Order: sequence, then C-alpha cells, then structure tokens
Amino acid sequence: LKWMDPEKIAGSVCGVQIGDKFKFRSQLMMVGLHSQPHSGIDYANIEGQNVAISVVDARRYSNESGSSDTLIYSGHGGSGLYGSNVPPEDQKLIRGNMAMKNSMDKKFPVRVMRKVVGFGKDVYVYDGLYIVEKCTQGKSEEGKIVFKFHLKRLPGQPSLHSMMMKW
Amino acid sequence: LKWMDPEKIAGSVCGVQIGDKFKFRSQLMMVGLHSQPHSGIDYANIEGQNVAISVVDARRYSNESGSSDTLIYSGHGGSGLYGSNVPPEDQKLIRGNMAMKNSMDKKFPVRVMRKVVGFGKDVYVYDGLYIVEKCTQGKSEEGKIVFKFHLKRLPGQPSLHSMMMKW
DNA sequence: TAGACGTAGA
DNA sequence: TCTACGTCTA
Repeated sequence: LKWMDPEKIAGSVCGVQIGDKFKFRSQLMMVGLHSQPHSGIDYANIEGQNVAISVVDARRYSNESGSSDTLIYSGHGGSGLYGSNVPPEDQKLIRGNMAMKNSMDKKFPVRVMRKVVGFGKDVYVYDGLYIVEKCTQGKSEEGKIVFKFHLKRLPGQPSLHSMMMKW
Repeated sequence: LKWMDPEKIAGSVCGVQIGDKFKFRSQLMMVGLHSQPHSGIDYANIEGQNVAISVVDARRYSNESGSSDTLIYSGHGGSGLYGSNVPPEDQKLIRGNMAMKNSMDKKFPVRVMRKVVGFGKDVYVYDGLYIVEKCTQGKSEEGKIVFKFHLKRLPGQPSLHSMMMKW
C-alpha cells in the first residue's frame, strides 16, 4: 500500500469494522486492509524492521483455529499449499515468515482476515487485531519444517460472531 | 461472462466506445469485454461451436501489428510467453486456438483490446472489431510451431488513433 | 482440476 | 526478476 501514509498502514483501518465482508482480494487492497494480491502475509518496514501488519487466512494452508480468539497461521514457502506440485522443502525464516517473527518480538498488532465459506458464496471477513504470541515449528506430511504462528485476538473487540449475525 | 445474455456476448458492447481505456483486466470483465482474468483469448459456444469473441494483446507474445488495422496475434500454449521457463512445445489447435480458427471459418467478429504502454502508465484500450482473415504457422526461436492469426479491422469504425487523441 | 497475454511489492 | 493463502472458464 505504497499510496498510504506509512504511519497509518498498521492497526485498524478507518472505516472498516469487524465483520465487514469482501468478495475479492483486490477489495482488501483498495480499502487498505492488505496490499498483496496473492500473498497471505503483508508486511512493512517500520522503524527499520520488517513487521507483519496483516494476514489473510484463505484456508489454503493447514491453519488451525482452536477457539474464536486464536489462530494458528502457517508460514509460507516450502510448497506448503494444498495441491502444490513443487517438491517440498523446509520453510525458511525469510520474507513474511521473518516479518511475523518480528511482529511477535515487538508485540505488534496484526490485522486478520478470514475467508468464510459456505454462506452461499465465499467472502473475506475482517476479524480484527491479533498479537503473535509464539512461533513453533511443525512438520508437514512430507516431514518438512513448517512454521506455526500462534495468534491471539486482542481483547476489547466485538466478537466476529456477533458482528456476522448482523448480516 | 456467464451472467450475460448468451446472445449478446459477441460483437460490440453497449456503452463501450473505441478508445475507452481500462487499468485492470478485471475491469474488462466487469464491462463485458473479456471474461478471462489471464487468458488472452476468450470464446464461447455459439451454435454448437466454440468461437473466439475477444482477444487481449498484452504484448507478452511476439505479436505484430503491420498497420493500424491489422494485427497478427500469436496462439497460446507451447510456452510461447516471453520469460517462460517451461520447456517449449508445438502449439496445439485446441481451446482458444481452435476457437480462433472457428471464428475465421465463420467470419465471426472478434473484439480487440490492446495494452498500450508509455503513456505514463499502462492501459488496456478497446480497439474495435476485427475479422480473422487467415491462420498461418510460424516457428518460435526454439523451432516450435506457433500459430499466427491474421486479424483485419472491420471498416466503418472510427480509428483508434483519432479516439485516443481525445484523451 | 488445470490452464491462462494478471498484479503488487520485495 | 521472482514470489505469492488469486480468479475465472473449460
């Protein structure tokens, strides 16, 4: 989001409420939620360090959501996508993965969008701000390293469920 | 463009004039010019046969434009794209290539959009209706077969140049 | 499920 | 130049 004020690209977005839904990734771009057309992790250089500012969970990796305020988000790379036909490798702590780690170290808030399926048509829903609590290493089915970023929803935000009931 | 009246997907599009410009391929979709987000050749089953209804010349293949009312449009497949790293093959007369041949046989009008570069930023410009006059076979640098569809602009349309002067 | 003249940022 | 949790149609 190079067109945005660099000091305002992180945190909540003016005019966007929890539960707001979008049909296309391009719309997430336009409103300023997520600048990447494909990539799940968006990050920016803040105070000389790349920190993650938003993630999209399109359920293409083996993410997990234990409760409504937690999300275990898989790192990118290593051919971790479902249906990929590239030979699997260990994920590396670069790009978005490194930015997620930096967000964890700095306790930097990260926007979360979730792709919701089964409501007739798929939509991306804004779910609010999370903190990266910890990063663990898992193994893919092929035995390769996969990063698991454990996100925890910041308290004081209306629940996604309650906002989705307004549809 | 499954949402459009099947009888109206071919030919000129209501509300779109020659010289109209668009920043994104998705916009070509929305106005009904071209239903494919990536593919250069769009086609539809008309009277039991797949005929090409629109092409986008994004200058990613080795197309040629002899004069302002002709266009030699390369077929797809065979890794004919610039910068592709897939092993080259002969192009096959399938999908869009077959549809282009059918349009030629039926003398069916095809919409042409051209990507114009160098006006500050790139834009897709609607250039009007063409007929596929003939199809020849060329060779790629690697010696593989490449289809060349020779398009001729239908007379009676305002020139693209004159309409672009209105910018 | 695969193919396709995309698109923005690192 | 390359990566990336896209998107539509066949």
